[in-house]
Parts: sequence; structure tokens; C-alpha cells
Amino acid sequence: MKKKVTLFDVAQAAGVSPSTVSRIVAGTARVSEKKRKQVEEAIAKLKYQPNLVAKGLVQGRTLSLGVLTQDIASPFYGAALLGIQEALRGTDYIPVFTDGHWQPEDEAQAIQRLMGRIDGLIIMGGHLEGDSLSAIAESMPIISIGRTIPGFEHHCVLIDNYQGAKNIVHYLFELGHRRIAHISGPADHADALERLKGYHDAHKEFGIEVDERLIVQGDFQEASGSLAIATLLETRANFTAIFASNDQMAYGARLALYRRGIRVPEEISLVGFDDTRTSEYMMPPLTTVRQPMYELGLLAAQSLLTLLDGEDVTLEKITPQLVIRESASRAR
Amino acid sequence: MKKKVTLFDVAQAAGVSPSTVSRIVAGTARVSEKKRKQVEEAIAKLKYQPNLVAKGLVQGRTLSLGVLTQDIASPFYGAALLGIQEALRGTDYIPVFTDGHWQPEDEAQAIQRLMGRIDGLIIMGGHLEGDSLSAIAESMPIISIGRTIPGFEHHCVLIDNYQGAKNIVHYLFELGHRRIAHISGPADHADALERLKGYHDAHKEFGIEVDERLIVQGDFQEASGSLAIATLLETRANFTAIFASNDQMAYGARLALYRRGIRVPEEISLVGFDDTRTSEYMMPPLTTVRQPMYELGLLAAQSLLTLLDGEDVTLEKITPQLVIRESASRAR
DNA sequence: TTGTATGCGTTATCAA
DNA sequence: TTGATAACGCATACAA
Repeated sequence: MKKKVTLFDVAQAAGVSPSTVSRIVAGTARVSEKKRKQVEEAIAKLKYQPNLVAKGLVQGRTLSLGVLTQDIASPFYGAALLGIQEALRGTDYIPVFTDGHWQPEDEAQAIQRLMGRIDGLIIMGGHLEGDSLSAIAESMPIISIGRTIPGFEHHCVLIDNYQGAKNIVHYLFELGHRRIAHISGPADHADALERLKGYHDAHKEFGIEVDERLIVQGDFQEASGSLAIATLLETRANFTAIFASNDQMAYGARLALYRRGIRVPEEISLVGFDDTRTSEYMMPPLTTVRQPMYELGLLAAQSLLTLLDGEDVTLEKITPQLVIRESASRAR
Repeated sequence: MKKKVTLFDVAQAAGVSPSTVSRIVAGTARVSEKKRKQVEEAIAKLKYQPNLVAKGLVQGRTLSLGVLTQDIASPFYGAALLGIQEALRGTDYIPVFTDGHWQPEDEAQAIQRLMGRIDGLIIMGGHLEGDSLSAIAESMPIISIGRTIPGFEHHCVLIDNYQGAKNIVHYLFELGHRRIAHISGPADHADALERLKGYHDAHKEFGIEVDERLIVQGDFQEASGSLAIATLLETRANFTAIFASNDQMAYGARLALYRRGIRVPEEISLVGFDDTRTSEYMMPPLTTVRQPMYELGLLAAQSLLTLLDGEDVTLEKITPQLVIRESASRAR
């Protein structure tokens, strides 16, 4: 282990005061050319690396930004992380990623661990109580994607799950489907409920009655999609298309259909929601509703930087776009 | 913004000295029951949260651990991240994830950004020069997965890519395949080269000559797998099986085959390497070689904690296991 | 423009 | 067992 070189050492080596070195490193004030050169040489010679912890203590900031997802290993959130990294490139901030495993307790715990080590927070999905979030928002800048923070609505990018779901169900109607099954998400998940409502209302607008037997609940994971197919097939309520509330469940559904020798889209059309990274490589490539996670991550991080800069921002709701690939075709 | 409560405030409220409070919070020394109670009440009342940055400064550590992957958004590395999180649960350390995008420059830059903000580093994959790594290893504890750090071999978990590749090619031979195409990884990637060598040596052991036209280079991303199929088909060198150097390229290959109406495994068998999360949900479920990334992440983090504790560890090479699913069958 | 002195919140050292 | 006091490395108000 090497011994650490401090700003003080540099000052001594350059024959100036510590504050001068500090100013040069931080670039906060004008300094004479001569001293600057001396100091820069000393820095190079001693290989001085500023101690960010000390800097953080005195400035009351950590130069870290927290990012709470629900599943850090999912390609869906992964795309957002890339966007965040991109936005932070060139700044002094680093992102600290963590996840809540779709569980309010884990979520609260994850945030708790971050407290005191971050200057701001980006939060995506999840269902921690609004009150807790608002409390956090009081203490540091927060940007959220996909959920409302009471009192800070203008710092939230909301995704119009309702409209997105309605659009893709409409699309299935246009293809001639009339009996569309739905694999919904968790009943306590706002996004899932909005998508479910979109499914219902699309039917209403088309004057088609919903057969409740065609709605099966999943948990947003692949396995639950497979299970849902088993359930649907058991009820023997026939259907020509399936709308899964997210792509991951669509993967599971796809596999279950394959196992039973049911062809997609020839026999049954299948659509999802999210446009996760691998959906493009599904067989057939999955028709879905695209949530632009990379761009959202980028936007969130940029906005957070703006907030940290003292300026305010106002974010708006976005409507996800239909991505038509090959997993849905005309009804027979 | 709320004002922050310091240890000093707690001390005042409890009518004791700051050091006593510190001891109680850290649990470093015996304290009388009475004062403990007073302090704990004060902490609860004031909602005191220790400032980890200050703690870090005085102790000369950051309580953060760096984790360098190659692609933070890939489910492959994602699994390792989950393992790392699990290992760190209950400790004061938080993981800081970053990635190198498979590029030595980005990798160096990523590490540079972490320097001074972490107490230890876990590094997975990538191809930064061994020397640079050794230099870093001099300054802080490092655990690596899948790559050697000269001088610190016992802190590296190596994966026997060579043996893994040989095993799966053997498996294909046993199924009767004799002409096996290989979609290799980047030529400057150690893992890719080892797998390629395994492919070659498996042939040698079986006394089968390798047709060089059957080897096409990819870059470990999905798209390159699709491209490789196009190339392979163009050369008109026939083959009955494909061994992709990783699962992601296998996905791309699978899609390209589907596009051309070539059935898997009936007409062509396809196998990969890694056992990425979604491989189980491919169609058909992908036969591959499993790298237990979750467990490896867990092990790496635990080992790093041990190192930080002052003890040493010695890690050993592991051989990845063959996972037989349905994408490979007997040769026609 | 430059230097001095002080404080950030905590732990560690040393007496008491 | 407890308390005063000195670091930790840096930034900054203030003085020069």
C-alpha cells in the first residue's frame, strides 16, 4: 500500500500555501501563471489524487447519485442505467445503483443504505408509499420515472401505461382479434393496474365485452407467463391473441405455447409491453409497446443534475410507442 | 431541506460526551446501561443518522466497493451484481457498479472515476493490461473473476473456458455431429480465445479436422450472431451444428435461422456459452455451458470483505457445467 | 493574488 | 467507564 499524498504535501513541494493548491485544483479563482506551473508540476511529480471523501465532508456533498431500480439485473432497467451513465459522463458524479426487488421493504432498506452517501436520487418503478418518498424528496433532489411523488409531480416522468395498453389492444382489434387474453401484472402494482384498465377500456371503446376468464394474473416474471398459459388453456375459454402486461411474461408465455406446439402468430398472436432488449430477438420478434428506458434514464440524470445546480425542472408525461414486429398477425 | 442532526447534538440531548455516543453507535466499547439508554432515546428522538462521509474521512475509507463489469445492462453480468449485493447485505459497504463496454480505454476510465471513492474492487472480464491491474492491486484489495492479475493469482477466480468449450463440443460429437460451425468472440478477448482453442482441441481429440470456413468471428453481441449465420450460409460449407461463443450471439443466430426457415434443432443444432438468464426461455431452450455468475459474484464479494478484514484468501479455478436443454439433438 | 485560520462530523488517543 | 482533544484532508471566509 502506498502512502497517500495530500494537498498539503503538494503545497510544500511547490512552495505555496495549501489554499493556492486547492484553488488551482478546483479552478475556483485566478492564480498567477508562475505558481500554477509550480503546483502543476508538483502534482504530477507526487501523483497527487484529491481525496474525495474529505472534499465531500467539507462541501456537504458526496458527488454520488443514487439510482433505485426494481431489478438491477433485468435488461429493462439495465437500459436506463446506461442512459444514466451517459448523462453523468464528463461530470464529477458517479451513479450508485441499487434495487428494491419489487418489494417495499427492500426498497426502503435500499434507500436507507444510500442515505448520507448521495446528493440526489433517481427512482424507477416500485411501490414505496408516497409519503416516504415525499419525505426523502424534502431532504434531497429526486427525479422519478414511472411513479408519482406527492408534492413533487413536476419531478416525475410518468409513462402513460393506460394509453400504451389501449393502443396495443386496439391494434389487436384492428387485426381482427376479438377474444384477447390478458396476463396482468401484480395487483398492487400501479403500472400493471393501468395497463389492465387500458385493456378494459379498449374493449369498451370497441363495444366488445371482456370475458373475465381471459384475464390471468402474473407477477412480471417469466415463469408466471408460462403458468398463465397453462391456466388459460385449462379454462377452455378460447382466444386468438394474448396481451402480456410485460415482455418478460410474454417470454414465458411464448415458451409455454411452444411446448404445446401452438404456433405464434399463426395460431395465436402474442404481444407484450416494455420492449426489453431481447424482445427484438424473440421468435418471432415480439410486437410490444416501447418504453424508451435509455432515453428516460438519460433525461432523469440530466434533470437531476439541473436540480443539483439549483435550477428547477418540469417533466412531462410520455406516451410509449407501439413497436410492431412479427408476433401478432391477422386473426384467422 | 432539513437540518442534519450530528453526533454532537445527540450527545447534548443525552447529556453525555460525543465520544460516548460514538462508542455506542459503533459498539466499540462497553458503556453503562444507563447512559446507553439515554443515548438511544436521544438518537430515536432526534432521528440521528451517522454521517458516513465523516466516518470515512477519519477512518481513511469510503465504505464503498467498486465493481467493474463489461456491460452493466447485460443479464449475464447482472446475475453477478445480485450475488454481490447479497454478500454485502448486512455490512456497511455498498457496491458501486460501473462498466467498461468491452473497451480497454473505457475500462481504464471507469476505474479512474472510482479511484478514491472505493476501498476495494471486484473486476469481471475485460482486457485492461495486466500491468495496470497489478498497479491497482498494489493500492487496494482486488478480486477478479475470469481474468488473471499478475502477482495476485490467488485473488482471481478463473473460469475454465477451455474445458467448458471442449465439453460442449464433445457433447455435439456424441450427438453425431461432425461438421460444427463456431461463432467466436472478439480476437482480443481472452475468454473468446480459450473457447476457440477448446473448440479446436476437441476436434483434435476426436480426430476430426476443423474446416476453417466454419469459424466466423463475432463480438459477443446479438447482432453479430445473426451476421455470422449469413456469412456461414454464404460460404455454402455445410454444417449440422453451431457452437456460439456466448449465449447472446446464439440468440442472434437463432433469429437468423428462424428468418431463413431453418428449424432448431431438427435441421441444425445450436449451443452457446454462459447460460444467461433468458437462455432458459429461448426457443427451444438453449443448451449451453453455465457460468454460475450469481454464485461467483457472491464469492467475490465475500472474499473481498475478507481481504478488507486483513485476512488473505486463495481462490481457485472453476469448471463451468454443461446445461443440456433442447437446442441440440442427434445429427440427422 | 496569496496565505492563515477555522470548520465539516466523526473516530482515536490519552488522561482522568 | 467516561470525557476532552487532536487528527482526517479539504474548502473557504477573512486578512494581508
